[in-house]
Order: sequence, then structure tokens, then C-alpha cells
Amino acid sequence: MSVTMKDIARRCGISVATVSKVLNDKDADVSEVTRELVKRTSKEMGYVVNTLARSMKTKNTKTLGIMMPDIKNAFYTDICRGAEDMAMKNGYSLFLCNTDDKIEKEIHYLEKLMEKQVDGIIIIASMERNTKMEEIQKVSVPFAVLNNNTHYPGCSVRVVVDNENGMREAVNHLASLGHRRIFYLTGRTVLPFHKDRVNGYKEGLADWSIPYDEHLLGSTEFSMEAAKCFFKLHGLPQGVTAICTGNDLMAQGVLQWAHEEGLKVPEDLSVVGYDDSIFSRISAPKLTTVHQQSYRSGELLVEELLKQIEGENRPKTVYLTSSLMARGSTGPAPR
Amino acid sequence: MSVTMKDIARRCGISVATVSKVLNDKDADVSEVTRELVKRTSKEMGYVVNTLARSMKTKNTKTLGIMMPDIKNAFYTDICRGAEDMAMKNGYSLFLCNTDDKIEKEIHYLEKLMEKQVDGIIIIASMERNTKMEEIQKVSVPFAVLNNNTHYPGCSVRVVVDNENGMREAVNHLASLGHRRIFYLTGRTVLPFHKDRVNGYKEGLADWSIPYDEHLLGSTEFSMEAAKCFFKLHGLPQGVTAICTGNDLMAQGVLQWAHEEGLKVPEDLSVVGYDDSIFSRISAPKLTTVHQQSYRSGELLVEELLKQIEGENRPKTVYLTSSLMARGSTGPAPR
DNA sequence: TTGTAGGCGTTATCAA
DNA sequence: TTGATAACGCCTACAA
Repeated sequence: MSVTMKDIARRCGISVATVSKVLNDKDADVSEVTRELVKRTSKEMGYVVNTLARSMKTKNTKTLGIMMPDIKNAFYTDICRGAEDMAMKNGYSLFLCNTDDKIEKEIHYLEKLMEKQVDGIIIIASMERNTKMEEIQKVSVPFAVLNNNTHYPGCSVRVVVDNENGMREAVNHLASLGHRRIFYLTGRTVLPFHKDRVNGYKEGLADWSIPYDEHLLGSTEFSMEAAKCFFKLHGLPQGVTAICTGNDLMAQGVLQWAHEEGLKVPEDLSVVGYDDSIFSRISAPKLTTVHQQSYRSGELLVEELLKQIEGENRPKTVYLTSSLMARGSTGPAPR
Repeated sequence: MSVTMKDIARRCGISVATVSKVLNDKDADVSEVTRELVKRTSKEMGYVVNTLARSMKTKNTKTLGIMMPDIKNAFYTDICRGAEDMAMKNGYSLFLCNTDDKIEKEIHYLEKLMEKQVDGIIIIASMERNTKMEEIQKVSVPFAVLNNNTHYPGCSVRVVVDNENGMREAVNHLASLGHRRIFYLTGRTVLPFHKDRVNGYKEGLADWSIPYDEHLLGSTEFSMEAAKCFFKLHGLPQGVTAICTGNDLMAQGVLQWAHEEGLKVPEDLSVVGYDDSIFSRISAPKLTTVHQQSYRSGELLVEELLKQIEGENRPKTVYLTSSLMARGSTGPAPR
């Protein structure tokens, strides 16, 4: 089997205690010669620490869990990468969990993570928690949540992306280009951030004294096909010169629809995406979109969670601004 | 602190051994009443097993590590999702590691994973291992490798994607449409699969008795901008009517370049991507591309790795076919 | 049917 | 400067 401290101790003719001290750099009181002996021997024998045993004593595992609906969604991929980088930078490892937006999977993973004695958990749930989520009570370690301010009682870190202002900026950008009839096609309206965005939309209009018209609001799925289909079915209301969408993929769908309709972007129609994901840089023209700092929010979730783990105990909420990335898909309103 | 078996035992007035038996369903010899008592009490007290302690005894952790260059690359994202699903289905958890193609990070994670006592490791390295990778010797658990048949001595599972045939099919498809001058723009040529694809390219040509012309081979980075830039700089060799690319992103770049040049796809130029990633479905027209079963390879890596962990000990290589997905970006050669 | 006891590999306290 | 020893929480012969 593998080499243990006991093996090293035996080989060196000393005690395990001393070996442990040296190998953990708590060797202030160990003589120079034993220290070197131990170090050399452990290297020779190919010693690898068994963190399970260590964790039994120290009560921490240097391990976090991250739960999200689906790593394949570019938005979550970014977050995940940010989280992993920050975790790794601090000597932590990450368990990856895809919940597919299913409450049962979420609960299952929560249990697994607790059993594995993770030091903390990052929860990214997109769907609105209508279930009371009592299971969260069982979570006895700090956990951080992105963008969800209703459910998850007891959470110690919230990272909140400013959806309201992001959307507002998008509308302001369009209005400043002369657009007055701005359509907003969103994805599922049950998502927690939906009302924030609608509020932002309204505020943006108000900033330019444009009256709000509920007929310029639409909703469908968060996909390219769905967005394309939406306008194929419903057409574009009279006078609309710009469309805001729920994410970049939907915007791509709108671009395709416009193309098929013979509408030129941005000359005839301006289109705005959301997320500033890689999908916004793939079309010609590239998408004007709202940057959400997804990578940064992953970093931040871990950063703040680690603070909690390492002693801080007042729950904390951190806000992240969104900002408009103006690119080729928006231009002056046609007259 | 948290509830342990000892707590349950004390509360029930019985021994830990009995509690353990019940909680692990090895309760053939436990009386009905104690069994129920234990189950009820453990539920009441909110008992959660401590897998660290369990693993100390059982010598397994039901945990795997997965290492890849970058989860943000859509190809790896798919693999990762496949791996996670299969792991979860079998009761295993997954540590996620992004190596950024850096040998130092790869080694670092390898060490970390060993310290965490994972039961197995999945290694997805895109870069050619020129370093001898001696550290792999230290890995004392089974590990599975994707698409790398030179380095990594001692690996117990290889999943090999048939790059040669994938590329061959792409060329055959184009040739059958009448194309005779087919350009192949690849990404970094140091990657292990590069020569397979070039071979496939040549075979495809040979299938149609088209002479091989080395001037129709080009290479740049695996990105959209790079591909676009390549043709901007070098133009298209005389008579070329079709372009194969190293991945879908590059194909998107070619599409954009063609658009700027006023070339219509597929009327004037046919374009083929690689990977069948989401990027192939985002443009109009959608990309003809080579499907690589990335999700499936993730599943397979885990599936086979688990077999090794659970006893099988003959190293194994599994092959995965690639197949052409004909979509809108290819059409009859212009005359 | 139930319980005792030893051990998994570390860490940490305290005595030598 | 070093070491003996007792945990940590669980599993499992084997004994009662």
C-alpha cells in the first residue's frame, strides 16, 4: 500500500509525532539533522499525505462544492471557471454538481456534499424556488448563493448581479440612438431576476420619457430557436426598431429571423443580447450585449465563502454591476 | 457539532456496532425493533454519515478527479457533463481541475488528487506531452485518458476518438458534392490528433483520386479571429471551393471572412466545421461539421474507469466513431 | 442478537 | 529536542 508517516518514522528510527511536525513545517523545535533526515526519507519513499486522516483531526477538508443547473450553459461555465481558479489559488478543491434545475438533484447533491464534509457550498439556482427547501437547514457549513434573495435561509454570502441596471443601460443605449419603440423578449418569466430586468426596462424608458407599452414585452424559452420562432409567429409590433433579448443565444435567433425577413441589422433593426458570452462575438455583426461579470462572480462567490469559512460570521451581500458592451448589432434608429 | 453514530448509540442505549450495521443495511442479524429504533433515531437526530471516517476503513472514497485544459472550451464542457452524469449515476463525485494546458498545473492537480485519495482520475490533455511526465508514476490509482496514445504510461483506460475517419468523411462529403480543391485549415499542429486528421484528409482525397496538394494545408490558432485573419492575410488559393476547419469556432471565422469578401456560403464556398458543438448551430447557414460524441466520451471515460476501479485490471482501449453532420454550410461545387 | 476492541493515518497535547 | 498517547468517526472480525 501507500507510504505513511509510520513507515517514515520506522525507517528513520524516530516517532510519528516528529515526522508529522517536520512534514507540516511545525518543526521549530526539531533539530536540523532529524528535519533533513525526515524530509529526505519522505521524498525517497514517495510519501503522499492522506488528507482524509488529516481532515478527521483538523475538521476541515479544503474542499468546496459548487452546484449549478448545467455547466453547459455558457453563463455557468464562466462562473464555474472563476470559482475553480479562485478555489485552487487558495488551496481548495471543487466538487462539481449539475442539478438540471431539478429540486431532487439539488437535494441529493446537498446531502452528498455534507457527507463528504465539504467546508462550504456554492449554490447557483436559476429556477425560482417555490418549494420551501427545508433541506437547506441540514446544511451545517457556510454557503454562498448567486442572485437569489428569496429562498435559502441561512446563507452566508450572496453575490447579486445588478440586473435592473444592466437592462436599464441597454434601453438607455438604444434610446440615445433614437429608438422609441423597444421590444423586450425575455426567457422564462419565473426566474428570480426577471422582474428586476423588467423594472430596469421601465426605468430606462422613463429616463427618456418613453411611455411603457405592455405589448412590447414578450417571453419564450432561453434558446435561439425559440426566439426566432417567436417573431416568426407574432411578427414585430408596429414601429418597433429595436429588440432586447434575455440572452445572447436568443439575440442570435433574432438576428437569424431578421436575416430571413430581409431586415438589415443594425440599419433596419437594432438587437441587444444579454450575458456577453462567447455567443455575442460569433455573429456578424457582433452583438451589443450586457456584460454580467460572470467569471468575476464565480471568483467572488469563492472569495467571500472562504472568508466565512475562515472565521467571518456576519452574512454578507456583495453587488456586482452590469455594463453595456456596445458592438455592431445596434445603430441609429431608422426614420 | 454534528451527530455521530456514537450519539445515536448512546441515545438508543445500544452499541455503535449495531448502529453501524443498521445504517449500512447489513442488519440481517439485527432485531426488527432495534432496527426501527435506530432508523428513527438517526432521522430524528439528523444523522449524516461522515465519509472521511468511512473511507479510512474502506479504502475508497467514491470520488474521481477530472482534469482538462479548460472547461470553457465547449468540447471539454460536453465531456465534463457526460462524465459528471455518469459518475453521479454510479454514486461517485467529481473533482474538477482546469490545467490550462500547463504541465505544472497538471502535476499540481495530480498531487492534490492523490492526497485526496480519489479512486480514479480522468486526464484530458490536449497538448502533446513532450515532457516525460514522470509524475504520472506517482499516481497509484487507475486513470483514464482521452485521445492520447503516446505519453501516460500505466494508464488503464484509453478512449480514442476516430479523428482520421472523421476528417475522411468530411472530405468525402465535399468531394461527392463535386469539390476538387479542398482547403484544410487546422489549429495547432502539435496536438496529438493532428496527424490523424491530416491522414484522414489525404485518404478522403485518395478515395476520389484527387491529388494531394500541400499548398491547401494551413494552420493557425483554434479561434474564430485567427481563422478569419488567416484568409484575410493569405487569401484563398486558386480554384478552392471548400474549406475544412479545425473546429466550429474556426469555421465561424471563415463564414465571417467569406461574408466580408462577398462570397456566398454555400453557393460560392462550402465550409465544414469540427466538433458539432453548439457553435455549429448558431450561424445561418448552420455548419456542416464532424460529430465527435464528446458527451458520450465523457460518459465512457467514467464508465470504463469505474470498471477498472471495481476490479477489472486489464488495460483497455475503446474507440469512438466520428460522423459527418451535413447541414447548410456545404453545397454543390460552383462551376 | 448484541457488543467489544482494534485499527485506518493524522494531529496535538503534554511529559520526558 | 523528542515521543507516547489520545483522539477524530467509522467499520468489522470475533466474542459474548
